[in-house]
Amino acid sequence: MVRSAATRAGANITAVALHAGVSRQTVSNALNRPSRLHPDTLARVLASIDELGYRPNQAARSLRTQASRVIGCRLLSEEAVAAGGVIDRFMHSLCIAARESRYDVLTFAVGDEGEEIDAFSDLIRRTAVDGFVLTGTHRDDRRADWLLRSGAQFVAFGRPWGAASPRHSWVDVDGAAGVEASVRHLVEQGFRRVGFVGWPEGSGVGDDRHEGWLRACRAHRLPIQHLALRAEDGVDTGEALAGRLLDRSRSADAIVCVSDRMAIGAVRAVEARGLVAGVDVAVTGFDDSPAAGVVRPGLTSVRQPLEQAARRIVQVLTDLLTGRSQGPVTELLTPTLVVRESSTGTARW
Amino acid sequence: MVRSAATRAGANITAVALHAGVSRQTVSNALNRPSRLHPDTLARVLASIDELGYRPNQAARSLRTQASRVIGCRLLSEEAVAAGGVIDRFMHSLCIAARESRYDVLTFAVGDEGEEIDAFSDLIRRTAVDGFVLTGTHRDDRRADWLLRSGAQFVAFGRPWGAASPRHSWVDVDGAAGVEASVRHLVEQGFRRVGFVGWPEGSGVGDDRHEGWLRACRAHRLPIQHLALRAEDGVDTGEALAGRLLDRSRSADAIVCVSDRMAIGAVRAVEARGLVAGVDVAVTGFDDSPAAGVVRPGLTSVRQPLEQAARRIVQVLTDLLTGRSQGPVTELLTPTLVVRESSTGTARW
DNA sequence: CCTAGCGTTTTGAACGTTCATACGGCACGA
DNA sequence: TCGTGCCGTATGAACGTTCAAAACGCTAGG
Repeated sequence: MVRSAATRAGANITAVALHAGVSRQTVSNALNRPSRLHPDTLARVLASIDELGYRPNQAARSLRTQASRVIGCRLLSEEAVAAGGVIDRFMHSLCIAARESRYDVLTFAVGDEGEEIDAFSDLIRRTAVDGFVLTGTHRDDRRADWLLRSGAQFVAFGRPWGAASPRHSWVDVDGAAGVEASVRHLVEQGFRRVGFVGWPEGSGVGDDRHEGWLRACRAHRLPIQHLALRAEDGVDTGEALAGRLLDRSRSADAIVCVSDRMAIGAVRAVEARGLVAGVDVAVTGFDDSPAAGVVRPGLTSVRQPLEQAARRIVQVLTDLLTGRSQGPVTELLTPTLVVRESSTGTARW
Repeated sequence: MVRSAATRAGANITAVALHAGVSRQTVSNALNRPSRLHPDTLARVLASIDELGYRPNQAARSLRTQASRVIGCRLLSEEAVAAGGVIDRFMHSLCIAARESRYDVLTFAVGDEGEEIDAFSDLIRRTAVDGFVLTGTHRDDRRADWLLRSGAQFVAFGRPWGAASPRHSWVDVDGAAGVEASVRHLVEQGFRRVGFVGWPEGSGVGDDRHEGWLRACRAHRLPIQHLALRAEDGVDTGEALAGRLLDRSRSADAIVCVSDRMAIGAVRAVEARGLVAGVDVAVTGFDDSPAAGVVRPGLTSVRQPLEQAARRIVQVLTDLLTGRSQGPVTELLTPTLVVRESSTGTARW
C-alpha cells in the first residue's frame, strides 16, 4: 500500500502537535523559530513533522501573517520572446532564485501596460502577491509610477530610463559596457573602423548601447563619423543598415550590433558583397541568443548575466519585503563577451 | 490627493458590509451567488464593492474553500526553450486562459524529474496549488504515475506515450497529422521523393511524426525505401542527414524535418550542393519557431495551435477541479501548415 | 387563523496558522 | 524563604472568508 497520506495535503499542525505531544505553537516554532525550542523537543517535533509529511498550509499562513510569499511577474509576449530568449532565461533563473528564498512566482500575461497595471491592482487587492518584478522598463514607464503611488514593493529588471534620481530599486545589466567590450575585442583583432548598428534614438537601452560604442571609440581613438546607423530591431533592418555602412566610400571593417537579429542581418550584408564575415568584416551581436550559436559563422555576442541578475533581484526584493532595507537599491551588472567566428574568422565554412 | 486607499489592499468584506448596510454573507453572495440576492440589494452591494475597491482576500478564501485557485506549471529549461519557443508561446497562452477562468498560474523551475516531483509534493502539501499542467511528457514518465498515486489533479500537454489506455487527462497536438499535411503540400507542389529527417526511434513524439510520414507516403503512393533517417535534434544533425538523403543515387527531391532546427540544417545541405532550396529540393520544418520566418528561404513549417491547446487544458483541468468531469478526458488538436519559400520557391533571394 | 413554503438575509462557526501573552519550572541572589 | 528573571511551552485570539443553518418577512393554501 502506498503511503498516500504522507504525500497528500492533510496533516495539519494540530495533528503534528498531537503526534509529538506538544502544543500547536511549539510545532509552529519548530519551523519558524527553532532556537526557541529545547533541543530535545525540537528533534521530537521535527521527527513528527517528517513522519506525517507536514507542510504548513500556505493559505492559513498567508492569512495570519498578511504575506503571501509570492512574487508576481508579467510573462512577456511572443514578440519579446522572439527577440532572443533573454526573458525566458531570466524567468527561469527568477523561479530558481525565488524558490531558494522560499518564495513562489506567479506569472501573468497581459496585452499592454494598462492591463498590466490592472493585474497589479487585482493581485495587490487580493493579497495574492507580496511584490513584483518589473521587466522591460522603458522611458515614461507608467508602471513604476503606479506601483510607487500604490505603495507596492517591487524591483525592476532594467533602469528607470529618464528619471533623474532612483525612486525605486532596480537591477540592470550594463549594456554600454557590453558594447565597449565588443569594440575592445574588435580592436584587439585588428579592426579599426568599427560601425554601430543600433535602435532608434529615444529608447533607454538603445541610447545606452550607443553611448557605449561612442565611449569605446573615443577611448581607442577610432573614427565615429558616419559610422553609426539606427533603426527598429530586425534581421532586415540590420542587413540594410550594415549594407549602408559597407557601401560608404570609407566603409566599416567591423560592425557592432545591438541585437543578434540585427547582427544576423549584418552578416548577410557582408556576404552579399562577396566579403567573408569574421575575416574581411567582423560582426558582433547582443544577448547571445540561441541563434547566435547556430548560425554560420557563429556570432560573437554579449551575454547578460541573467542568473546573477535574477538572484540579486530576489535578494533586493526580499530585503524590501522583510524591512531589512528601506530606500531604493540599485545595481548594475557587467555582461561578458562570448567570442565566436563572426569576429575572429578562425573557422571557415 | 491620490485615492490610495482604493488601490491598496485594505477594504475587507466587513468594511463593504458596513458600507452597504448588509451582512458579510450578503457581500460574499453578491460575488459568489448573485442570483440569491434581491436585485436592489445586489446593485447596492456591488456599488459599495466598486467604491471601496474591494477584492476578496485570496488567502482567506483559499483557507475557507480549501482551494487555492492556482495552477502549477513547471517552467522548462533553457535547452527546451532553444528548441523553438513552443513552450514560451504555450506558457503565455496558458496564463491568459487561466486568467479568463479566474485562476492564477504558479511557475517553478527545477533541474530534473525527481526535483519536479519534489516540487509537486511540496506545493500539494502546502495547498499552494489546486492542480498541475504537465509539459514535455515522454515514455516512462514518472511524473504522471506519481501524480496519479498522490491523487492530484492534472492535465498533460502531450500524450502518455506508451501507456495502453489513458489513465489521466491530456491534450496534445497531432504531430503525425502535421507531417502528413507537409507531405500532402509537397506532393501538390510536384515533389515525389519525399525524405524524412527525424529523431531517433523510441521517443513518442518522434515516432508519431515518423508514422505520419509513413502514412502520407503510402496514401500518395510515394517511395519510402531509404528515405527516412533519424538522429538527435540539431542543425548539424539535420544537415548531415539531409546530405545523406541528397547524396543517394536516387536522391530525395523534398525533405520533411521534425524540427525547424533540423530543417535549417537541411536547407544548408541543399545549398551546399549547389541546389536551390524550395525549387530543386523542398524542405519543411516543425513548430514554426521565430527562426522559421527569419531564415532565407523562409521555412515552411507546421504550427501547433498552442493558444487552443492552452485553452482546452485549462478547461479540462477546471472541469476536473470543480468535479464537473470525472474520468480522463483526452483531446487531439490538428496543427496547421505555414507555407513559406522553402517549399514553394516563389521568392528568390 | 394557522401553517407551510419560498425568497432573502443574517448568524455562528470553521478553515489552519501565527501573534501576543500567560504560565510553569528552575536557577540565582538577597 | 522569597522574590526575580529566564527559558521553554501552552493558551486564546485573530487574520478574512465561506459554509451550514437559522431567522426573517411574505404569500398562498388548508
